Amino acid sequence: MSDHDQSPHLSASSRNGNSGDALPPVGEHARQYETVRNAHETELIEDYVELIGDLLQHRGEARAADIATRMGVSQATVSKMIRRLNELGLVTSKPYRSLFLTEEGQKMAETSRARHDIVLHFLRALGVDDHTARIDAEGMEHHVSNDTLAIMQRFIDEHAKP
Amino acid sequence: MSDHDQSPHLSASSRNGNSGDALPPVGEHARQYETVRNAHETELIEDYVELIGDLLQHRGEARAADIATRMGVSQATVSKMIRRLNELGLVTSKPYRSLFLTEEGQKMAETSRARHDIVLHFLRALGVDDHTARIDAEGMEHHVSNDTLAIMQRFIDEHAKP
DNA sequence: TATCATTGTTAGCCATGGCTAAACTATTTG
DNA sequence: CAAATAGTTTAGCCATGGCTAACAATGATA
Ligand SMILES: [Mn+2]
Ligand SMILES: [Mn+2]
Ligand SMILES: [Mn+2]
Ligand SMILES: [Mn+2]
Repeated sequence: MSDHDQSPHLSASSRNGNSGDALPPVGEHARQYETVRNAHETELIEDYVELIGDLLQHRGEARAADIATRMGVSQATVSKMIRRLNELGLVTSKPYRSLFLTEEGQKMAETSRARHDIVLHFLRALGVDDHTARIDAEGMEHHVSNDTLAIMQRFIDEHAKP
Repeated sequence: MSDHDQSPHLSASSRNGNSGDALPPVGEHARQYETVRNAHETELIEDYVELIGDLLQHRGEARAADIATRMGVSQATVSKMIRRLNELGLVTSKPYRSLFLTEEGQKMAETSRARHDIVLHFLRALGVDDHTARIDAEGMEHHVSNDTLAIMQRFIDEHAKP
């Protein structure tokens, strides 16, 4: 609970009585929450697959132990998760050997990584410092629609390194 | 699974070999994931409390049935959740009566709502259409640090309604 | 007032994502 | 080669957040 907590950063549009934002129609509102619930279902999977892809690319291999330290969870947790990724057809794994991504796994890794990068670069372009941007991007990435991604990308291109 | 899925929106900085983004140091990386896990623990609570606050403000009362339809979950799910909110000291509830927020609940509702508003208004100011902005904000809000929030607020103020 | 529709609760089920402890396999090293 | 160390898996526990089905209370209305 270090950072992401309460903030009295409200000003202008947020402070002024807030009359501008009524409740959305029920159906729409429900669909918003549903979208978030759906994202939560795939989030972790995506992070694992993305991380495995990154480890393969940068380190040449992806071992369970590395994943455990990188993710900050126990080896048991990783082991269980790998079984699941296997069942989902995203990785192949021989015991005591490096993991590899299937075709499908590679596609997911690429997609997730591209998305992650856009969000990260966008935050930096916005003026967020690198450390914070990395933290925020790791969580935000799973909740950014393609429309918004495209707009973020445009923003990056416009505010490119001067 | 309507929207938030694969996107080949990659361009510029995302496409070009990606050599610019090596793996972060292990400890830092682990702390990123940890922050996300922490956010997930409080997310739902925040959304409930925020919604209850909104219902109280806009409708005068917050009944379990309304929450269930608004959130798109079963009444049983809501009932269980209300018990939890009660145990956490965030709401008071007499059976078959409207819910109310405790002091602490009200604080959380205000904070969450302020944050939610900033993210929503930021997305709109960025150029995201209202419908998409609402969906994205509902998920993103829980993963935006105070630093980033402040920057978003500044962006809103600068790009205010002309 | 008696009935019925709405609202709320409870019980019991399931999947997910954590954990620790214990067992087992591989690799390194004395 | 034997022993120690490192890596992996399995078993069993727990909390969370969904669900359905059955039941209970409230409040409208016939
Ligand atoms: Mn990611
Ligand atoms: Mn992530
Ligand atoms: Mn919210
Ligand atoms: Mn939310």
